[in-house]
Amino acid sequence: MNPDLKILQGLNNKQLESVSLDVNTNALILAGAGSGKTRVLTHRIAYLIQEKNIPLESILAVTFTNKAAGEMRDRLSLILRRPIPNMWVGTFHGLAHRLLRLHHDKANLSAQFQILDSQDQFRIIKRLMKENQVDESKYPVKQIQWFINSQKDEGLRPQDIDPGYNFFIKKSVEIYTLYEAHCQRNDLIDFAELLLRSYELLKNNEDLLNHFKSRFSHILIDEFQDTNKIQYNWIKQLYSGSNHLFCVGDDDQSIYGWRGARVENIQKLETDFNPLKTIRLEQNYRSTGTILSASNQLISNNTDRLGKSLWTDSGDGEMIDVYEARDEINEAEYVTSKIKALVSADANYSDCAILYRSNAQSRAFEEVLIKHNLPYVIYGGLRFFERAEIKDAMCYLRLSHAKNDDVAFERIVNFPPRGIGNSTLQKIREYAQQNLTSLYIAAKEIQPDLSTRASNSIKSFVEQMESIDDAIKHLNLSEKVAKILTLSGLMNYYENDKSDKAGSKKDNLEELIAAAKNYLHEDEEIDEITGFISLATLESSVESNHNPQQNIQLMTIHSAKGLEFENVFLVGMEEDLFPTNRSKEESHLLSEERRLCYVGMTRARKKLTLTHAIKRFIHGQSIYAYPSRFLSEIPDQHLNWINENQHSLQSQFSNSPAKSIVPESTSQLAIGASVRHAKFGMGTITNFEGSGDSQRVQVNFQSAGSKWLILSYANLDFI
DNA sequence: TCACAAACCCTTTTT
DNA sequence: GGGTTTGTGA
Repeated sequence: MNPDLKILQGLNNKQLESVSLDVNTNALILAGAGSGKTRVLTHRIAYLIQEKNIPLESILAVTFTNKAAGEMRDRLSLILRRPIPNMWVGTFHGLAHRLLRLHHDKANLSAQFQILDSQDQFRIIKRLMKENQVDESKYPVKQIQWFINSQKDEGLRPQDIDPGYNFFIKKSVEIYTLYEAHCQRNDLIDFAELLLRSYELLKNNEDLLNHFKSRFSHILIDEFQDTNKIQYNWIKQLYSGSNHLFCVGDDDQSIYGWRGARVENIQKLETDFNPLKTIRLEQNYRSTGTILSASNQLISNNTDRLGKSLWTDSGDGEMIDVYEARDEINEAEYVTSKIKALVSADANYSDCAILYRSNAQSRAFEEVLIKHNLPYVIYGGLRFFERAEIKDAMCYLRLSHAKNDDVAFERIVNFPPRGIGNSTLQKIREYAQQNLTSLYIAAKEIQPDLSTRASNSIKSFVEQMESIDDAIKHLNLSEKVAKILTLSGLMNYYENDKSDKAGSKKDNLEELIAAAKNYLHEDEEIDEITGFISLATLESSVESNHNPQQNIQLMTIHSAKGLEFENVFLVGMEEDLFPTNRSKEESHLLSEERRLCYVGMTRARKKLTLTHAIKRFIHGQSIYAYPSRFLSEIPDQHLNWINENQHSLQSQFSNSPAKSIVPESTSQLAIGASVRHAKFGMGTITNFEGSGDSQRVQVNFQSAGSKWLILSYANLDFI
């Protein structure tokens, strides 16, 4: 080890040890929040290349987000002082995609295969269910979609699943089978399929697998705690025993278990990649001692951790403020007033973040911030390429590029509206199915046989597409997009769209032209348009570089992961909201909520404020709630309870109209009691909770399954 | 076929 | 409460 090396400068002991580990080691770096994990990962790669002469092509680096992959690329080419266009750095999905494009024939796909995003996937499943007379009220499309995706995440095909006597699973597997056949017929790949298909590709092609096994001498993975089963197997498959693995992760920051991420994968490393060197990065460069100590205490309530304790040498800093609000408006008023004070004491708006458990909580903050005329930006919601107007435009591009793109055809054949309704579309679908052709060709061929009105509409649609093809033939990508926007009538449609008062949809369309202009086509394996279309699906957000960052930041805790702010307001610290009511029964869900709280707290550099409301409006109902258990898990010595003297609980309740908290019907509420519901029929009460207007019961209905109902709305007959 | 009203849902969401 | 989807009547 030579600490004089430039790459190793400025690293602490543990970081240094990690970066300069022997080339022939498998390693797990347990990197706590704010301990410099990205730094370690990029410097490790640079170290391998520059100091150990590992060729660029021999390195595979995997991240979860495009943002992380992009940052790693940028940092690497900066350290190495050269561009790294063909290096295998990317997301699991991005790399799987690359693999499939390179070897599409062996993966049983055409060169033009399309990627489905979750909206496209939803529509297809819904249509398949309708065509096969599956009752949507019994089998919600969302749940079927979730089922299919989680099976794929587990690496399971329909034939691998044993439904037993479970009707729901049985039906789900049937739909999975139909869906799989549909996708295969139409050359479609969803997100989960990218991973599963590329896994199978390697599994079934030994030569190919061996090639990559010996090619990638070093495999590096970021955020390892977020890997799911198929991702883990994907990595394991590429491991030959003579190549080397370098994983960075933090079991305490695993917050995507609900999407199939498995923390246990970190523990499994030890057996599957033996011998494994584990290094803990525990020195934190972000937060104050108080914030770290409070976070450490909170997370220590979780069992089954690998164990880690963050420390800092930068002093204790301020206490953590805890504010008890009357309701969500009062909560927002408090946070707003604090931000105002911070800003007048020289903070920037962008140094302040409001973090919440669920998106719905942003509303009250938005209202109050607008009232006080403070600048803010809300993250989350639909991302750029998921917006309806952008998808419309992309589908014109897709259909123009490939006439057999049925997903694109379905979306735009009658948008902007041109008189092609469901009945006409159904005829086109049937014709296409019988003649094994695409919808576009079917529409063209069937057109003379339709009613005059429908016939004319189809004719003008086909003519429109042909004129688009003609007009854009010799244009570059962004000119193509611009031309499509006008010729399709989309631009005109959104210009006159009265529901879009701010004109943001039109702005977004113009932004799309800019995105096309900025698109850098690097991959020589595919053409430019295919590359752009894939990017739009795989990378659904777009860099908004012209955003003057002088805004208060509002987002969910999930989306705050990986970020940091000077001042963090962690709001809505209430039982049933955070932790959510659904997590309370199962300890592994509760642990994940606690980790989420830990992630939220450790986002703060200097000042952390926690707030909770006594009463809150949720789904049109006033709900009373106790302070979150997480507040009581933080030692009191770190907490500064702002208003325990100002608003006592008594004064709150004496002000509000004396609402009976105990409903009259409580006596009938007993687990096991039989009830009848107007729609769901007969059922048995299996659980109940809450009080007053918000009291809810869980009923297991004989035909409709188990449901949570709000008692005051459900109109149950007790029998 | 379309436009509007009623009905429905409702944690988190890297790809 | 609010955003989206479904159903109905012109």
